Amino acid sequence: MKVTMKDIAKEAQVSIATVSHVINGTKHITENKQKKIMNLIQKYNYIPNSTAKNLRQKTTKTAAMVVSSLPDSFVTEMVYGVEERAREMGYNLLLVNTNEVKDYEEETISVLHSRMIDGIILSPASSDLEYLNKYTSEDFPVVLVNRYTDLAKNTPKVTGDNFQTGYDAAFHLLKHGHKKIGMIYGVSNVSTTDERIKGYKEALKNYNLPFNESYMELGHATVAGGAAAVKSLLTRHNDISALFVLNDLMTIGAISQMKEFLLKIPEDIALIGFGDFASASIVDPPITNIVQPPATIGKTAFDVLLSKIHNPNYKKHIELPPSLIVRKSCGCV
Amino acid sequence: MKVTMKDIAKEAQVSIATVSHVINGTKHITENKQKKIMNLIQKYNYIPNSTAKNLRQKTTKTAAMVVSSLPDSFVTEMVYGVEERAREMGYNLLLVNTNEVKDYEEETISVLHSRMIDGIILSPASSDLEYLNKYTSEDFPVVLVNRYTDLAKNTPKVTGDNFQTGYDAAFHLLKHGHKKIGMIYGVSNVSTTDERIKGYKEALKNYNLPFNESYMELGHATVAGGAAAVKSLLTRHNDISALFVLNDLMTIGAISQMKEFLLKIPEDIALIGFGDFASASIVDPPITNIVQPPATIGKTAFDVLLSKIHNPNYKKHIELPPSLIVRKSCGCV
DNA sequence: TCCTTTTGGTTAATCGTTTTACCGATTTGA
DNA sequence: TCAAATCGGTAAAACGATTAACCAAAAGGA
Repeated sequence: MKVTMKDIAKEAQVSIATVSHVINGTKHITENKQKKIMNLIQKYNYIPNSTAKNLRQKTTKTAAMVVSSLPDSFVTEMVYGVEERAREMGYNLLLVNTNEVKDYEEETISVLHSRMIDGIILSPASSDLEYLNKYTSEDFPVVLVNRYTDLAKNTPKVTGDNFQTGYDAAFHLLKHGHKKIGMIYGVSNVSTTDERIKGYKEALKNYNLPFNESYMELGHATVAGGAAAVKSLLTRHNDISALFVLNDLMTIGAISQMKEFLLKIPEDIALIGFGDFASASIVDPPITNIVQPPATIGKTAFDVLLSKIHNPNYKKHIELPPSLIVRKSCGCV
Repeated sequence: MKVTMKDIAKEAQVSIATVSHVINGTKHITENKQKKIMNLIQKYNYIPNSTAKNLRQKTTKTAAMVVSSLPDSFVTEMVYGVEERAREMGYNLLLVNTNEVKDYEEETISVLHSRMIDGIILSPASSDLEYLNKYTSEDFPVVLVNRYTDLAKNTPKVTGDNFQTGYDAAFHLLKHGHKKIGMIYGVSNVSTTDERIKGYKEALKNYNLPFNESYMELGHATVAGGAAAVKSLLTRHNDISALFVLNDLMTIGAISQMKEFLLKIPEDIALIGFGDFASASIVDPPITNIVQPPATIGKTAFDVLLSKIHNPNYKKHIELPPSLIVRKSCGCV
């Protein structure tokens, strides 16, 4: 039988209000009673029922992280960052994975809202986020990470700087003389991809090279998808000398497909991947990656959520800079 | 201003009990009023406040997963499995990472308990789990995954079959003529490691070979830790012909350290790793791994939690079999 | 017709806290 | 000395649902 505040109060011969006050320090209570109550709390290992507390206080000290693809290592690292900061700040974290299905995402937000969650960090499945306004307009805090859209008004965002990411990767390849640079990506019509393509275009422009749509290849964001994309892209353009792959799993697939084609990396085709996985350095060849800091994105996102909770008008877009980790696969070391 | 059941009731000119009944189908209500209420619910997009509901019903449809190391890919995959099944069953999932610190684990369980969580899936930091009995003895459902101990009575467990894992890996190497087999592990005094060592010993016994403690090496469960462990182990025993590494990050470190030593895998030293990561197949050389199915462990764990919730006496230890994925690093293909 | 069920619905207790308003007793101030 | 302020403490109203108990009216049975 769970012990409640009432039980403590009865045994200490005080009112439950008094017990509440000593627990929360909301009123001064004589040392005598205070001691007695404290002892009983110890004795019974009593902890106030937080559901009741939440109901009364209309706050749960709980946030949720809603992601569109949990197995993705980039996402995993973000979750890691969010959880860490949440814990530090005394929040609990609900995790839900929408598996890239938008309807489920929408439903999820709705049930989380009804749970009196304090706020949500959302890594959305699509760019189709008008539905969020219904919540944000009543000051329910939502912050977007990774992907975003301007359709969601009044929503802070924290992302990697994707324009810079695309620019830096392309620039690095261009600088080393490549002129035909293929690009493989796993999702279309999301800000991450779009911005990176913009950056890529901008780099081309600075080198006075034309942009050619057909050097872009969309595939599934999986190992097999990466392989298939390379196959399709290279049969269309056998003159490609460098490749930028926007997803780590696809990078792995790309490499194995190229091995199958007996193409040498970087001699025949230079490669830059995105993200990072522990083994990037011992793969053959070690992969040059442009990386965004997912854990930092996660932590920052939680901080931003807190800001948003305390100030409903808070609304910034924080973009964290990428960095290029040069290894063998791009052919310049 | 959030709309409540009271608001709906007032506008429909019925009592709140009636509204509750139509929502939950707990009593037959005339079609007329039913329609009216439904419409209002639609109109206001009303969802019952679950905190209030939880308080009354003493159940939250929420489970928690408490892990000791979130960045670990094995753990990540388990979380993935748990989340998926939880979602399918209409549960929300709280995630907390204890970073291998036991005191925090204990505190965490305590606060989760006070949140009226329906149950916990725990991947513990240590084997020191007596403290759990305080909860399980009052029928608070806890299931252990991955690591376990018999100290926690009345607690179901779901794990990989670690004895078999150790046995199979060792047996495979022995079968191919290896006699001096080193073993590198990242955590000591946990069931996973202990059982695997037992399996390894048993395999040795079946080959009439002696067990030598000094072929075991404990290191940090990181890439750098794997490298350091190899260094230490090989300077102690330069006659080792095969290595079994119990952790995927350490495997990566081991490989790069061996490369530095100019040792060829598998010619100079055969290698079997544990777990699996997407790139295991394109690493140079591709790694032979003995794998346990983390996502399946996660899903199973949630099913077991449900069983435990519905039947407080439920108490099984489910062990899922490992499988050996043979690639180049063990020298037999 | 009269008694018993059934039906549709409401009242009010309950879940376990927090918090406002209040109260008598003591202390302070002038 | 008397009014005002402070102090330690409590009663009771929330918070927003669920649900047991109850009730009048309608329906059913003999």
